[in-house]
Amino acid sequence: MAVTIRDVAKAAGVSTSTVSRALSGSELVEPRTREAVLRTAEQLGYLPNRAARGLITGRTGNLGLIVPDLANPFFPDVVKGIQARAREADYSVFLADTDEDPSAELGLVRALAKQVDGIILCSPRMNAEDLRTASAAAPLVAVNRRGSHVPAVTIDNAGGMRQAVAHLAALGHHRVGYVAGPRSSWSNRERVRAIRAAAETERVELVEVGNAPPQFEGGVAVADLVVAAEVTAVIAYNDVVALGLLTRLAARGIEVPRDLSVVGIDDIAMSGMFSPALTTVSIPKAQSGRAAVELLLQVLDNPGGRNPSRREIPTQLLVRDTTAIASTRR
Amino acid sequence: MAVTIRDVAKAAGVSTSTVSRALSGSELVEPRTREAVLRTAEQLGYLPNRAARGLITGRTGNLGLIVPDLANPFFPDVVKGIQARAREADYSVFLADTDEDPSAELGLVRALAKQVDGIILCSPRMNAEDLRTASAAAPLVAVNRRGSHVPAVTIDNAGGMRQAVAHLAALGHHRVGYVAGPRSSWSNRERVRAIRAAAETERVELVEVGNAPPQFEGGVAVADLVVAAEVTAVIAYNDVVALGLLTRLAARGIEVPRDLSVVGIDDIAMSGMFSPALTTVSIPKAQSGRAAVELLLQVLDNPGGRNPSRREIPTQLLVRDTTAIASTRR
DNA sequence: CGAGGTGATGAAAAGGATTGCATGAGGTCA
DNA sequence: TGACCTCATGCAATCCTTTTCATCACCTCG
Repeated sequence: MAVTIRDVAKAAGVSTSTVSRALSGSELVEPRTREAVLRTAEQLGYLPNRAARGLITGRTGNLGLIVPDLANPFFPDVVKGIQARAREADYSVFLADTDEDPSAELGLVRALAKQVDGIILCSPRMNAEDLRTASAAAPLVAVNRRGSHVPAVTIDNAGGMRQAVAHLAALGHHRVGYVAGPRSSWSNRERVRAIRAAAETERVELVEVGNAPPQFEGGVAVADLVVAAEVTAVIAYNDVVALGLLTRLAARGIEVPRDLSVVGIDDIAMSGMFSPALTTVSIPKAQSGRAAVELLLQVLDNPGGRNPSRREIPTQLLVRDTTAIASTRR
Repeated sequence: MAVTIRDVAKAAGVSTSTVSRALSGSELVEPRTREAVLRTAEQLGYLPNRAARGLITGRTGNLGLIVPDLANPFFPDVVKGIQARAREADYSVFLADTDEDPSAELGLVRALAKQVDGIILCSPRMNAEDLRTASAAAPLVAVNRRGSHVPAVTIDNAGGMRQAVAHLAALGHHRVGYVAGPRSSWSNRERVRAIRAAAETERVELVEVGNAPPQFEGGVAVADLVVAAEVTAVIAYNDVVALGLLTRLAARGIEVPRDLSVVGIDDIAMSGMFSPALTTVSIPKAQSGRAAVELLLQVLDNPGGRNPSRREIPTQLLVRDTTAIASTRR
């Protein structure tokens, strides 16, 4: 079978304790001995058995990652950031996808809890109580969501919305729409709040339009409502919705940005590929992912510590081709 | 701490052996006892310790999954299929992304090998020898790649290419281009071969254009070569490349499909969202993922069995708006 | 020179689940 | 009624690593 620590010990002429210590970099082993052990381990191709280690240390070396929908291009980038940072810290990542089903989230947390040292919950839709329950089941960091005692990585929604609304106001838009996302989404609630505040500051009239499922089809479906709302500009819950919107608008012969300005949120890769290229509030996705891992590692290293730390990632308006001077036609 | 099998045994008034047997569904336990044990376990909220189980069984209950680039919308769908099927079989999935770096693949396989029961390698770019090495390190199934002794899930490239070329030929195209993907890609080599064969059958002249990185930018970059090749239709290595192509063609004022027909491969979600909607060879991505897991489970259940089984998933041409009658202008 | 200290090492327990083997009760058949 | 068999159950070993505690040698200082 596989080579164990005992094989190494025998080959090196020491005890398993010494091998273990040498391998884990303990100070309590003579340099010469350590080196001999390491050399032997190398020669024999020794690889520690994670199960055995986990059994005694109670740590798995694994992290859990739960996302609502991997098919939404926003998440793969976040996942990549998480992956990369986790690998640096020598953790492996379990990935699970809830298929946009909030009721699946808690179950997945429970299922994962025993197999990981900590969990990263991306854009969770579960209610506050479930979130508390979840964070009791395992060390946990939320991304794009705040909870009372849950460490969280969020983005600067307020700043992003302020930039977006100011941009539109500066272009002469007085009546702006917001295509809302799912009601259960914390990000959506944040964005609504931020947009309202920004609209007030900028003296822009705000019209909230529908609740779109955060998918392309949601944008398609809500487009006619946007038109009916008689706004000259619209901000969408996210880029995917904005692209759906764009598609339906084009089909109805409404030209963007001449007749209507559109702003997305996320800056997914394909938003720049569409024509016209989407003006959007850019989120550093990989950075969010890395930050989440860092927060989680911090929590793991300091288990008792009652520090629901938070990290907020800045956002940046990216002006591209879907926003222009307000048309006077309407 | 956590409730163990001993707690359950004590509470149910039986031995740990009986609990273990009851839980694992062994026949050697009286129905009444089994039920009592199950009820007790349920009440106590018992969850088996995977590390302990793994230590003795040698199994981890985990699968490894390696993809070249999660940001390519093709892969999330495959991953979702794999996820779903793995969960049904009570396996968890480790995800790793190589960032399109073939030299990282083998290292990841090695790193993962000790922590999983088997590995699924999506569209591996590693050479044949490394693939053999990899498959020696752990039970392994390849997706979109064949190797001499490696179980594999592939798609019917030949059938898809035949449909695509026949479709173009029927529209009167006599000179068709193929935008090649990475040379190291098995899929690309397969597609080249299949297209050549189909072109011969359909009496269509085939022009192979460039080698594009399998990304949007690759399509953008190769567009001018396509124009210079003076073809009336072009098939791209995949949808992402096709969309890049489309974007650059539009920028150059070349109208699709009037001036040039374009066919993609993959049927990623956004290919239908672009305008014009992309004609493409559809691949059942989730189904490929599920099939890969099934093949892997089969290998795991039958360790000695020298059966490098294979599964081929059918493909289907999806005619949308980027193909039309060949223009006579050229 | 002896007591106490230091530092390297080894022995052994612990961690939780599985499983081969032993046990004992109950049943069957002669 | 006794020998034998079957079947449910329990006992105990095992998987591999970490870690506590004990040990032993050697050094230092009084």
